[in-house]
Amino acid sequence: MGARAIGIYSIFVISDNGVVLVLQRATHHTLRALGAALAGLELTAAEINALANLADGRVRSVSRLSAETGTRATTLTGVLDRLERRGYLTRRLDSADRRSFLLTLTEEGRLAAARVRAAVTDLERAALAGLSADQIAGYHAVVAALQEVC
Amino acid sequence: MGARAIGIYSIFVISDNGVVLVLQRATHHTLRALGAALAGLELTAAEINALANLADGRVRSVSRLSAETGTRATTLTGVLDRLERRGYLTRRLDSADRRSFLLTLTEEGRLAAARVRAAVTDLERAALAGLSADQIAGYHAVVAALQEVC
DNA sequence: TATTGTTATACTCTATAACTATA
DNA sequence: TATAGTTATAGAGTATAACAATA
Repeated sequence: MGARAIGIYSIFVISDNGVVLVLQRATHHTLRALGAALAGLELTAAEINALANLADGRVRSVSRLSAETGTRATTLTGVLDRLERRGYLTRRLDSADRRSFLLTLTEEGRLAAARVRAAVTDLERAALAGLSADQIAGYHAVVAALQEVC
Repeated sequence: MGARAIGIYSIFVISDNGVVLVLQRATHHTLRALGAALAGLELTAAEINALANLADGRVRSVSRLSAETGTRATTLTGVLDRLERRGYLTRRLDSADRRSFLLTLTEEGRLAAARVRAAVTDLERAALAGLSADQIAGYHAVVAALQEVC
């Protein structure tokens, strides 16, 4: 946020660095940090993202996970293939809608997901330590607003 | 942010959905929205990100752009190759440090970058319309904090 | 007819390491 | 010795379109 003098005019700009550009940058950095923190698990960014969302233990369809992660279903197919091959999750037909698969973490998958979750919350705790609840609420409001117009 | 009752205990969680997970999701969505808005230019996400940062017209080194976009230098090489082949930018040796290249947009590159910038600010304007300066400041504080610990 | 999820294809992104040239 | 940037390689992410099964 800021006002900048240009000649005799003063124009108001949304942000000196835009909310979108810093979003991309922060995403790149956090993905790399999480990958490093979880180096022992040999997970890619998309796998970490999927596991972090699955970590709550709730059973979901692929399309649901797709919406939560922001990853396309075509991409998720490959990600889920790898997680399934690794024994981290199972796909079983949803008897209520037999076009759909229900994703369930295995015991081993729950352990891995818990470690992912821990790494994520560690990072969040460290980052947000000095910030106020209002600032964090503002963050969520902006991100939600970006989501809505996309 | 929220408190959740688990049995007789009430635990405080940093966020119901974590700042990191929503960051990933929002990034996926904005990248897709920008790609669609700029469909005529046939640009990939990394190319859009690079052009959006170069749009201010400042001359930069590859490492500088790498820091700004959050993209690795090895990835940027390919991105810059394509932008250069397209006639959007030039690489020339920095006479002050002859290991380094200075990236400069061509006239055509400036036009493309301006369109990228416009798409980004359009999206930001639409998203941030109903939000307060404090909320946006909170967003920037959180993103900056994430950056610092990564 | 529309939706869920997979497959196929082609291209881009990413990590890692090795390399050249310069500092 | 360290740094800037490129190259090489292999694997992962992405868009698009086509497809089967189901709704």
